[in-house]
Amino acid sequence: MSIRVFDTYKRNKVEFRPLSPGQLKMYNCGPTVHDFAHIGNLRAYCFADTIRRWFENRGYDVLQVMNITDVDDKTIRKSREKEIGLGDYTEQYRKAFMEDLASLNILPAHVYPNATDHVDDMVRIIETLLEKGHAYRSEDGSIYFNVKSFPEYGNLSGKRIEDLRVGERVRSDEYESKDDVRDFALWKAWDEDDGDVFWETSLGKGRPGWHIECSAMSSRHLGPVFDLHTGGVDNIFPHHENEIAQSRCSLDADFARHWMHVEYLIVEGRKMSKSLGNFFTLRDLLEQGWSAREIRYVLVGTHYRSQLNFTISSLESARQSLARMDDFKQSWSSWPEGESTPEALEALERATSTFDAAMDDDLNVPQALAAVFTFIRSVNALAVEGKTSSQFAADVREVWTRWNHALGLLEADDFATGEEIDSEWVEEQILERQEARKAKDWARADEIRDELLEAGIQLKDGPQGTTWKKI
RNA sequence: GGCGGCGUGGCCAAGUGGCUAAGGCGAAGGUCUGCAAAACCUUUAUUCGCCGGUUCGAAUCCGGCCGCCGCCUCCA
Repeated sequence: MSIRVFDTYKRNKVEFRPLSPGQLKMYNCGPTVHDFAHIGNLRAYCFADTIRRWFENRGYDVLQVMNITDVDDKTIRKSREKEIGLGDYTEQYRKAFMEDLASLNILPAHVYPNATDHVDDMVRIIETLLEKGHAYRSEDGSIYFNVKSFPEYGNLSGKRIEDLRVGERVRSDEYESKDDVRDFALWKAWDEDDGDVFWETSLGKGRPGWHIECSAMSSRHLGPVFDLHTGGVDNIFPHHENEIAQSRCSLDADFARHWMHVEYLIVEGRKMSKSLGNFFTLRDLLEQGWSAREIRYVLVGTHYRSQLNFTISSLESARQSLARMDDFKQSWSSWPEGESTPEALEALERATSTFDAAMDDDLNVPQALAAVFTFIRSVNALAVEGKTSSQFAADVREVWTRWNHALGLLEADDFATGEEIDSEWVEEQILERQEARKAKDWARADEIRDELLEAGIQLKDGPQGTTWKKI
């Protein structure tokens, strides 16, 4: 029973080996709170959540830290444009982010550290790097990391320093003060574009560079060595490469033992961008009438290392798939009193072992879902033959709960809906319709059926009577 | 220019050397029903972009070609 993961650093699936057996210390690259999260961002957080959930399922004691970047070029620029203080500006998006996570049934991380609360830690790391000769101060007072001082630079991303395309995307005049264009900023000296955003520190008046916060916050909350670091593939270079350089050089420690990265999300086959009009935040989709549960289904339904093509039809498909799960769950109560049959237990055994093997093998959620659906189909077939029972319903419920903890999808109740339905009224309507049907008053019976449908209630007439569900 | 990924049925999506190529959606047929709907069951890829090669055996490995995509300084 071991978990295998694809480790970006080793470029291979490896057996996950925690520092302390049974413990997962994980750092997830979180959001820069300059705007609402879009579904591409949210895929990354669903991914982190899936890791957390599966390790818990396997009995790990998980300590999860996800940073909040609340100071960087964008947050400063946008808050100044809006003439709002940086803290007030980022706070609204931090709050929105937390709401999004909750809607998507993402378990809260144990710590959400803010970059701005860790400037002292960053300063200490930078001081150490200066002392050790890995960093230098430029003419304007900014401090840069000297990439050439770290021979392993490029190992994570597979890039060699010499190959980097110098000056392609960056106007070199912005970097006149750097010794080498590939060096990256640890500390940015204050300039007037920063307005009132600065810290007076031993390094001078200024603010941290982008990468240093993660080095500071991970070691502060998880220690210099921890088990797993995650992020989007776009973080591999330069962000995580730079983090490794900073952390290893300053802490004299290995830093993260494993690295996992989630692939990009595209929309309707194209890169998501505002100009193409295919840019979605969670809020956009909720407004269009999709549920957070449906969105989560789509986000976790493609293996995390594959590009995910997010489409409206995939949401429709998710809606139907989830309904199938819910219908299955609802069927348990109709199974007759009795013991579990051997056939039923065998189906359950097969499903759990397939599910576990899939998740243990680099978190193969699509395969785990397939195991769930195969199970549903075979049990439905057994139910037709009368081979399901109340005892089996209890057996299934137990496994279902465990599966739900892993996937966060199986229970509709986990997703707050807000709307309550007056079930007493629905029952009354159903009774009245039964009377009408007995009297063969089909017009009245159909009228009631239509009214309920109008109210979002779908009736299901079966041999055992009429049941209903919300649609 | 450098590095990397992908191309599987109408759509989505697993599988990366060997039992019948998972699963979901859709579609078709059936059961049920006053009619429906819903639900459930059954069926739905001799084939994995194309062409060669390696192998007893390839969707899976190798080479070439075609198409799509990502990264190469602040984007998950």
